[in-house]
Amino acid sequence: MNIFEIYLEKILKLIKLANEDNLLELPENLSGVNVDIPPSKFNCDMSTNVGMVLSKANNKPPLEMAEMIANIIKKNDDQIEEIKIEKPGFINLKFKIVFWNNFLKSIINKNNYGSKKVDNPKKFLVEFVSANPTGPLHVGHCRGAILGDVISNLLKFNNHNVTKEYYVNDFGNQILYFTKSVYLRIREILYKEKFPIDDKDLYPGDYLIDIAKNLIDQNKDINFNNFESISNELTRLSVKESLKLIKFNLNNLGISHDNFISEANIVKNKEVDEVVEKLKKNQFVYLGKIKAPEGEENENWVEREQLLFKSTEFGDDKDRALQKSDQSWTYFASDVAYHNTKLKKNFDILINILGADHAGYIKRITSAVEALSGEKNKLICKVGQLVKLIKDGKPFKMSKRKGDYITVEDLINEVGKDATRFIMLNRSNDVELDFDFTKVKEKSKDNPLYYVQYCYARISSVFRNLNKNINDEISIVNFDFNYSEDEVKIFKKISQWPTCVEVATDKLEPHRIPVYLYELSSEFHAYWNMGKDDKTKRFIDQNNEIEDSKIVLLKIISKVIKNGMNILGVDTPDKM
RNA sequence: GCGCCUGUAGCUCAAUUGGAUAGAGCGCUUGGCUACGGACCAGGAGGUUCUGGGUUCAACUCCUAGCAGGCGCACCA
Repeated sequence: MNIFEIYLEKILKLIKLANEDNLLELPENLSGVNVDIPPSKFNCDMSTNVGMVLSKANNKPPLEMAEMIANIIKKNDDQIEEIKIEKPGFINLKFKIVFWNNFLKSIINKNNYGSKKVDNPKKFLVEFVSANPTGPLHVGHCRGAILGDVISNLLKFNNHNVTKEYYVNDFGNQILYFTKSVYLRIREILYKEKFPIDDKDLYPGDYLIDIAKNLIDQNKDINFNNFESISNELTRLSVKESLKLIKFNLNNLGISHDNFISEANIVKNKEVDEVVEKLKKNQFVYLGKIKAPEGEENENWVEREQLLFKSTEFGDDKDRALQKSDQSWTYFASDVAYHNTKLKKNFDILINILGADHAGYIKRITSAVEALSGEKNKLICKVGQLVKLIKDGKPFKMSKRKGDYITVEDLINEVGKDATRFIMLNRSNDVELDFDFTKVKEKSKDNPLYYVQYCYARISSVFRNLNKNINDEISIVNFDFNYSEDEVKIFKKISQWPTCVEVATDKLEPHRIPVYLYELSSEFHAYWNMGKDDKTKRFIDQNNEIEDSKIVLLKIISKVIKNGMNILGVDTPDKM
């Protein structure tokens, strides 16, 4: 139920009919015609540019063209109160109240108002977080985690099929150092050998001590004397422990994945060999050398002959190595294999959420997916830009050395899940984000979360005072209310919700949702305050009764807020 | 040197995927609580949308050449 789409269809139909009657000419394509939300100052409900788009083909000035089409529209719609032509050639429509009553009637008991009916739902795979399993998540991981979760929610809200996946990098050097660190912590506990805290390759964090303790307690039968003999088993156990921490953190954030895919398994199952063979067959792989980047000093650069993937054929600046000099696979190679397994599962679209520091990786992995699938936009990568932490008005930097990491657990304990999610989502993922601890905790207008939640809480309080349940269906037969301009203003905002959801989904830009919810809340708070001077704007009268028209108004707003907040994964408390 | 992201009010950011006189919050300033929840609202000041070209009925938006900031640029992950 997107009234703008419906009206666009109506207009297109009318001009096509007019064309058949030889009243006007049509341009080659009509895709430029749209029905828009007019700027508020024009005091109308919808506007269309159809006059301007058709002016050329008809050799008439836009204003004249608009005038002509406006007459056609007016003749064919008895719900129009006023139709006006504005300067460059816009046609502005204002509807009678019956139009809005019909609109309200059509959405009042819909549970998924705003979701788009898609004829053929698609299968999406969203890969996000995928942080190395070497410890708990920290604040830096949050943005991408929340972004991926909400993008998944948006797709689901629009009836698509979504699988959420976490790629576990439980293979390679980092994991080896991680396992070694756990081992040394174990020896520290068992044999009082001091942990070499200055070794830069090792992981110094205190959480490793806990992992070590757990492993000692749970594995009485293991002899921790010889690293070589137990390293495989120890890796498995250590990764399992840190995944426990990660899942706990994700749970803190209200996030759950459908699958955790192990890199080690992909390598073990010869998926990498398979995918490299496939690429070889299609001539995307060759033996060659990579040149050192220019402008950067590289005394240590050594040119080596190695197995390369021709990512330059897809726009990358250099070809990428698949094999290390010791013949083992690179991270990239196993990631290509991982993506090949995604393709084998027949997803329509793959989405990866990455952090800003991995943006340089996008070209090569999209190249690989294109080479494997033959499709250009099979894989879409979204980047969450950096989050700048601010505490007491000052930038706060985390340091691995000092161990002053802010973990997700700390964050949630301090500011809560809802505030974290809402604030991180309130900005476009492409801009850097200031995350100010003091402001995020503030319960005021400075904090958009509470502004929106307060809106819902106020509506709830009205229902509470009336002894009604906000979740009950509304059964009103007669939708002929005489709403005022101030109320219609809110309906106009409500009518824009489907467009907001659609754009947010198509562009994978969740920030549009909180921005919209804030605006809607603002309209509501403004209306609420009108009730102070104007009793007709109050919801409950002296006899503790409420008119049906007001119930409808409240119900619709609360539903949109609730739907929106559900997409964001943020609660809407009845009381605050 | 190359790639990606960003540049909009004093500050932090929006702008319906090319629309009309570019909008919010903070800050500044003037007002509003005997009140369905003041965690709120109404008004005012504040702009050459980084710069120069181009595309068209129309450009913050697209193209192009620059400038500035961020991130990245090995067989790490």
